[in-house]
Amino acid sequence: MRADAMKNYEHILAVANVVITEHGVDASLREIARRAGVGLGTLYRHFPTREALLEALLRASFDEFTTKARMLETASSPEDALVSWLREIVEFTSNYQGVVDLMMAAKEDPESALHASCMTMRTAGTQLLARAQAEGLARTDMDGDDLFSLAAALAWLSNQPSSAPRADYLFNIIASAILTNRASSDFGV
Amino acid sequence: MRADAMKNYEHILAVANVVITEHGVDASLREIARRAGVGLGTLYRHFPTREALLEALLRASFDEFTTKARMLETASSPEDALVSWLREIVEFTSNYQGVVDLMMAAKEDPESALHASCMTMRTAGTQLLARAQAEGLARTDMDGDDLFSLAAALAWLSNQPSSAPRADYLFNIIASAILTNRASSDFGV
DNA sequence: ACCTGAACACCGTTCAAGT
DNA sequence: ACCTGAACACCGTTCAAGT
Repeated sequence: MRADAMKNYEHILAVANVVITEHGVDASLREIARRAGVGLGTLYRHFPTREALLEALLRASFDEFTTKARMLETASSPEDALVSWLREIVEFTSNYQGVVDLMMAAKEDPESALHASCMTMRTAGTQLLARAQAEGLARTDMDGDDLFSLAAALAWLSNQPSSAPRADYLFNIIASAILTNRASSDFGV
Repeated sequence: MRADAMKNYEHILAVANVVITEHGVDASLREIARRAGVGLGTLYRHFPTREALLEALLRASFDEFTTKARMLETASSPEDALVSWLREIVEFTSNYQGVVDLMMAAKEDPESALHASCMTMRTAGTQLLARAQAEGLARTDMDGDDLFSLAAALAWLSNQPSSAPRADYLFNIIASAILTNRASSDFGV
């Protein structure tokens, strides 16, 4: 990449971080370009889709997740590790309004620029879950996708102003449900 | 209301139901007016906000909830009543993509046209919860708002393509958590 | 009283023209 | 190679002008 292009790339990313933190993941791309002082085409050249921009923006955070999960795997009890990891996700998503919906969609869409990051995240969670399950500390009828879904639901709830005041409590309810060693189907469907 | 206006009102509503079922609650109002064959101003005259349109569209469904909840209160066991009510909500919201987010926001905003309906819904749920709690069948540290939040989370999850295949299972996990008579704080915060 | 559609201020996305 | 910004096709919302 040419030096001037590189500079634009980095600057757009820095501005995008500010704007998206302010207005959420649906923030106007025009405003990002405007505030960055570049043409709209320049933004599109570097980030052909909104998801590509977000991917570049969140890559570091996603990498941290993986690192953190590996650390938790050896440093904490299986229960604490799982709970800490869930908390990380909730806290992270709270910085980028609407990112949970995007991640849920990206997980299902291999074409999405965010797909790989979501899969990595799922893998990390799956390992923490498996360890807890092996020690009889977590539901054995649950898989990594289920954990991802519940984490997303938790993150979604925490980001709703309506339920935010009770976020810790609701977190607790769902975390308890995961960490209860319970057989499947408590209620018929 | 004049007869011609009444006709427009009803027709817009009928078309809106189709379009919103197709494209979700963020559907283009322009398209609704276009398909209804009325001017954009006519739509705005009858429904000054998107939420006013949705309120008119969903009023009947919300009323059904109240009726249903009252019936469940006497016809079913406290547990079955609560679970059935939750299922109703999940099924209802699945018809209008994005309505859960709107309801969560409306619950917090007394100015929203959907506010009253959300409160009514919360009240109905609160009663079903109270009955279960009185018989020691549901968490006693939970209130009507918490139930509403968990119902919303469940509805949100069920409407995500990514988690939809496991919707019944995830429903079960959360419903179990509600119906477990458990003391508060299983995990420190 | 009610309806219409142009007008305004925004979008996302593409692409010819410039350097 | 890279950048720019006009152009296009959409929005939501308002409101003067019509019936």
